[in-house]
Amino acid sequence: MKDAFKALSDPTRREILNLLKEKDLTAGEISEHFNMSKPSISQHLKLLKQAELVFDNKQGQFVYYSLNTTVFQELISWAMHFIEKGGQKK
Amino acid sequence: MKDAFKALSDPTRREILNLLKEKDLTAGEISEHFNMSKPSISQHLKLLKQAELVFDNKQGQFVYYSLNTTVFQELISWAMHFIEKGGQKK
DNA sequence: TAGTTATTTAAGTATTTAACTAAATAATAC
DNA sequence: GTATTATTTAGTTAAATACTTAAATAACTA
Repeated sequence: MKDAFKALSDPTRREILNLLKEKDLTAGEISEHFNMSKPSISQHLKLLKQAELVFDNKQGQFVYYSLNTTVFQELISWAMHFIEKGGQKK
Repeated sequence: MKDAFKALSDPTRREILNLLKEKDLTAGEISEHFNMSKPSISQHLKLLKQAELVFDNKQGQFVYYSLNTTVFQELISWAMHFIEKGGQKK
């Protein structure tokens, strides 16, 4: 989760997640959506992978990226604790 | 939401939110939980407030901080889109 | 009034982050 | 084999971040 919060703090990485919500994409396809060099996108993808927000899957010379939803579920549980509990007010 | 993601990326700020989950606290009480100067905590509180993750409420010479749950709810909705939808796989 | 306490603001510094270009790796095609 | 394409790694730099101490602000107390 620690890495996920860091990963989610960058707007480019959040936009990559939005793209992957629609369908799986290669690193190259992802980079086409941004005015940014491929190495920069590759670095963002690396961080998203480290945070377990995406999977990567090499198919020949292409690397397909897809969403890994488990951390999103953890994030929901985490946020729920702040609204549901609402311990006794003093 | 943009500011919230940034605010949540720091472990100290997440720990502050955990403290406030239990009960409302003054800036001074919050700073006692950390090996960090009061100005540093004050700065973190400022960012949490800008991100609308906390409210502040001056009572005499003390400033009480409390959770603002609205952004947590937005965060849950945001995360839900990544798991629930799961558009058609190609 | 002056003195104390609670908190924030200002200014400076060290670390981290996000970008770039150039080079390396790996798979495909000829 | 060489050439081409897809992607990552390495090295560099500029900007953002997180901390510090010192000073400012504001409220309370004697």
